[in-house]
Amino acid sequence: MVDSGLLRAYSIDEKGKEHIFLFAPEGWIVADNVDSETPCELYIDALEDATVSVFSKDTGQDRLDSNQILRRLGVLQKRVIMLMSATALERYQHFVETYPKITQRVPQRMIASYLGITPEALSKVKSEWVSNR
Amino acid sequence: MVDSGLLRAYSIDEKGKEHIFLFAPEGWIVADNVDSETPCELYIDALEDATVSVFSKDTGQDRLDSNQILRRLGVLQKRVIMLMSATALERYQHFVETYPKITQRVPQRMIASYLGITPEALSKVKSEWVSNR
DNA sequence: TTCATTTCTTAATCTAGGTTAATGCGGTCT
DNA sequence: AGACCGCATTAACCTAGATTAAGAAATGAA
Repeated sequence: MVDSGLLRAYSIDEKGKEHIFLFAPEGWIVADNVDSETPCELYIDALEDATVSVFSKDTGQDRLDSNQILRRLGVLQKRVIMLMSATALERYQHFVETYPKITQRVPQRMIASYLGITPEALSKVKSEWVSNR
Repeated sequence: MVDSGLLRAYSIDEKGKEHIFLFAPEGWIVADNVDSETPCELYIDALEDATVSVFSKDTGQDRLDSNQILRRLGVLQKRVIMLMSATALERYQHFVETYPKITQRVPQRMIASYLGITPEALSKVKSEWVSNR
């Protein structure tokens, strides 16, 4: 659980490229691999100086409330549907509307990475967005 | 919770296209919108005659164990990462390896929909796969 | 301040996958 | 049987976004 600052969790594919799985600002939970067994797929680091609370598997099990988990499921569901059905522009607009704070706090290339596109494509998308209003 | 048969959950985007979010064979849980408030985004129907157990919000809360939920989180995480970083061929191979049973039970076009590609693209991908071995 | 390094943007070209359309194939009606 | 219909496949073309490369603009260290 992030108390302050901003973390990111990302994977690295076999071509060596990073893909940001999530941004975790204050109040968010970061956890790969809660059930263990399988190896982690995510790397985690801090984009801003951060303080976090770590819950051990048993003592903390009931501390992370199930609403938090269910909300996360909903976010992931939306993310999958967006990746399958929306264009880069639509995904960017959705991101900015949903996480306006984060948009200010992280570099463009990381937003691009979160959206599943290149920084170059994000630049293009932003300029066509501006010109459309 | 699906006792027998096979369900699918899918969304319909603003262009009217279906996108299969998950297949739910025996033992799987299907649930959109567990915390309510926001409207459902998923449609659910049966691909095979099915029997299901429905848990009400309060009586069933503790019945669906948290391991099931955590496993689902892991699956979704993998799905997001695949959609961001893998080609159609890689996603298809991963699907076939992970869900060989389901591959036999549903039509190609639905697998394509699950993978986020068109049936035509899946045909192409399958033929190039065969020719590569 | 200057130099170096990283980030962002723009533009030219390339490609994976989408779109459209034609063909074939296995049901399932009457 | 023949007509119909949904599904899969193939092929020709098209487009969103990737790749490559080159400059701007920021950031930061000495």
